[in-house]
Amino acid sequence: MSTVRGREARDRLLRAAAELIAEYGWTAVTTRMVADRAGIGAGLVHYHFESVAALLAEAAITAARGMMTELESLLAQSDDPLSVLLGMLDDYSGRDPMSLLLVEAYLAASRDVQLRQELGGVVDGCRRMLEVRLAERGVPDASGTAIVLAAAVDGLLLHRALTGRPSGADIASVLRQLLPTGGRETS
Amino acid sequence: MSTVRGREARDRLLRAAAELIAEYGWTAVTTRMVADRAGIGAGLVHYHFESVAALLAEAAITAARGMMTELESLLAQSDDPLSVLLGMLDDYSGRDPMSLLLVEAYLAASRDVQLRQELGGVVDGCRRMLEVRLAERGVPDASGTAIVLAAAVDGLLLHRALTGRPSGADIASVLRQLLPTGGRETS
DNA sequence: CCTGGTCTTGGGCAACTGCCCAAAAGGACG
DNA sequence: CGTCCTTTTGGGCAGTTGCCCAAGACCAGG
Repeated sequence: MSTVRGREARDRLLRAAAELIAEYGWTAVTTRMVADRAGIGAGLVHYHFESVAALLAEAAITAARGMMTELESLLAQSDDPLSVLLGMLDDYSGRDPMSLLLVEAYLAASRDVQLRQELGGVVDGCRRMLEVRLAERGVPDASGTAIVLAAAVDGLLLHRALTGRPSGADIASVLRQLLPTGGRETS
Repeated sequence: MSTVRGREARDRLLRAAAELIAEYGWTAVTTRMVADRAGIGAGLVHYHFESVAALLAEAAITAARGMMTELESLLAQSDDPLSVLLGMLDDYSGRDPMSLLLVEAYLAASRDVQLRQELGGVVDGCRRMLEVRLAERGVPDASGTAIVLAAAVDGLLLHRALTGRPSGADIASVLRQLLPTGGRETS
């Protein structure tokens, strides 16, 4: 029932899985690949995880929850939710490991009910955090606006991965129209 | 150099590949899978296509160009580009074969330069068509607005695949704010 | 009929797959 | 020291992979 020794190997497997999903694609990640990247014997994967699918799912949902936590903390530090989103947009190119991992997870979720529910919960959580901040600023349809903004971030990342455009600055003024209150208010 | 006989088998392979990418994921589609679905001997795949990757890429880019053509024709029939996009949104659930195929292709493009260029061209084409229609209606930043709207459609589909929400009607009023000219003008 | 091209088949190959399992290593306790 | 439990290893299994290739089917023009 000890934890210290095995815990480290388990964590290394999760990190390796996250990297490899982004590099080669969800269904292309294999037992030996992950073990190799983690610097660990191949048999160990099935000691720590029920199956490769379970390992991938845990790696993905962990990353997704981490992103939600980061969004939460950034939203708490700023009074302008839109500039927070635009800032996050500029932190990711759409072809970085985190973006690719999340989109791979979205797709895998279409074939795995449990993963879909857990990722759906994360998306819903992000929407709700955004909705609260928007409502504070007097945005009329805070719920609908939060849904659109959350989706726009993911969609823009997806398209930027293909075309290289746009940067956050390119579309700031367009998205600003969704917050009828106008620019940031220094109450 | 005859075409009629082999052309039919080639087309069946492309259709089968498109189906299977959506069902099992890009990297999970195998030679024998495609041949089976197409009702064809396994060896034929490598007679008609240089590799499995080439078959998948051609199937994906064909589907993407088809979507662009459909968008073009719908935009030509309406004077309200936004309602065209909302209508297309309601035609796809995010978990239908076409949506999944396109997102799989987006991801595969991050690992294949040529596919990325071709898909990037399609996205750019959609943006431009949208931009023209928006400019006609007097939208100030037609280019930026087109970029945001195109990305929002894909992002909303992605999120709806996970959460079931929203429908086009739920967010129509939010997106309408991006067209400052207001509702449709019956000039 | 035959000839020559375009198609199509099914089997073969080395490499790889997920998962299993006997064996052993590690380390805390007595 | 031995004991017990967790962790780790590497090899083994049956099944699958992409691609190749000899062989034959199909179908024109002669």
